[in-house]
Amino acid sequence: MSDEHTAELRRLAERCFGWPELSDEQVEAMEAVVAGHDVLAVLPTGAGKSAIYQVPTLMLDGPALVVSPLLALQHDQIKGLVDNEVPEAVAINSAQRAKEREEAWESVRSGAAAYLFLAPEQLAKDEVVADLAELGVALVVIDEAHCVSAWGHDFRPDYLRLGSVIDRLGHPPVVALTATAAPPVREDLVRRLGLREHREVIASFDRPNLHLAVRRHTDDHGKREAVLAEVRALTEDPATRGGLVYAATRRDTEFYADELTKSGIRAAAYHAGMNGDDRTRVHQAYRDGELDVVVATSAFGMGIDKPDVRFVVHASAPDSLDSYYQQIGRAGRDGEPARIILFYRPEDLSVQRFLTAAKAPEDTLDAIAGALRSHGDPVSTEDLSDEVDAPAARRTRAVNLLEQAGVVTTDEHGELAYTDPELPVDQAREQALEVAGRHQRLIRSRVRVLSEYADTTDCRRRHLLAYFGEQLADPCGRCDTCEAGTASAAPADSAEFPVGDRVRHAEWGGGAVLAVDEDRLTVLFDDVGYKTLSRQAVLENDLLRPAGTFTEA
DNA sequence: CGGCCAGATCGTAGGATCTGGCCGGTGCACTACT
Repeated sequence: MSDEHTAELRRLAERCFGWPELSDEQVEAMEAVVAGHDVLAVLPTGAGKSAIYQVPTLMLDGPALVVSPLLALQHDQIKGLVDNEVPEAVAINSAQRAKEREEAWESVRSGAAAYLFLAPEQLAKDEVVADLAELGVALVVIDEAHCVSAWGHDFRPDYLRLGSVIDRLGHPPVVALTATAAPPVREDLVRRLGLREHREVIASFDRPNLHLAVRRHTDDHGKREAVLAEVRALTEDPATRGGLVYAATRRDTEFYADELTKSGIRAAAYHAGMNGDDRTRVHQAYRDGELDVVVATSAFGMGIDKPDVRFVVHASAPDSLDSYYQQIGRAGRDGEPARIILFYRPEDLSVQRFLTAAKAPEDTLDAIAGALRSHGDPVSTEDLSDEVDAPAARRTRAVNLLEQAGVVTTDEHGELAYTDPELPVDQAREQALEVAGRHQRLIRSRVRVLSEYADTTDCRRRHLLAYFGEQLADPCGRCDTCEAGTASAAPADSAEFPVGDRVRHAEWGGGAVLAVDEDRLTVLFDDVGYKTLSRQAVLENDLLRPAGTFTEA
């Protein structure tokens, strides 16, 4: 990589942003961007991820398009940019008046603004994509890129259409940024976004200052009392004064917040059912140290960069280790010790199973497939929306499933077409449902992986890091299992099935080895999701073969 | 699936227990109405 570029990046970082030092990871990612590569950067929050696109943009010939999931997050980023000696930053979204929106476009066109923030839903509009293509976007940034994988498959399906949008913009360099992405999620991001010969900059997931623990419970009432007692004790101790409590339901956030308030703790609930003003108030009060504890659903988190969160307590289990890591990562950003406690009750997983059970949009699949098949010629998504009566997200989700099933394609103009006129609509629907079913099994298997984290007697940190593709040789000594003395010494290496290798199981089909424990193998199967197998059983019964050599009986 | 709540039942009077129905997370954008 050119030293000239590196020197220029450092000079711009200092002069325009006042950053005298850049980390090796930042420099590596920035250099790749300037050299025109696609980049996936997985760096902990606080590592200066935004700098990775903010600085190189100044060296490029055109604006950066920043795709960001929350309007509040966009607002914060824009506010952070105005104080610096850099071009303007603007956003375009539905909360603006027409005049404001036109002014934003104008400042990007004139070159006054170099950063344009959008939510993925804006890019569902052909007009917006056409305007951007005309502008000549020099860099596409996908901020909080794990949302592509976490939300794109159902909740916010426009995330899965970003790959097509990037193509229609002429595929300028793409930077995907996130703090949390296990290896299979990284693969999903790369595939969905269509990154080309990309560079990956992956920092360690280990956060040594976080002390990990799990408390097991069998009865609901006992667990609630234990959560309250724990949070009271943490809050009384000056060393662990303030923190977050995550609960599974809105009702639970209010229950815990009320009980803690009755104990004289400065606590408040936070969830998406509250009105905007109340949410802002809680957020600001917590940031300013006027609250010690926020009890929240998963709505609270992105954009919280309070450095001194001293504990994260989960009153109920979340839906996956991906979500769990994301949420506990909000503790101890200042590097000082913080306590991480999961209150685990197997029955609590039933809530997560319910919440993650997204029903496939069967009738919409029929409607979309039928409309596209009868057209024959490619159709714009906007024309299609006039013909199919369903909410936008449901339509988009159906299009995505049909596309993943290979029965619908998107062309270079963003228009959709039915690939095989001979294929009956009900078969197209069945193939799309098969794709949805496979994804559903993956999501379900992630809930199970979380219970394995709760059940393990091996080093808790080693178990967690293995999920994120990192091998920890020795027990960490800073988790409950290490302290209880049940964590084993270094895991034996699996010479038979190295991590990353493709394998085949007679019943479950093909998959990839993700982690090797002392006595267990974790494999992510293409069709059935995550499975954990006893190493002994695998060896004795010849359950896994290297991929390709197994012949179905 | 499991927790909660309202209403019913029990069987003799103030509350205990059962039953059926309902609800449960994340945000954008857009529309209709003040």
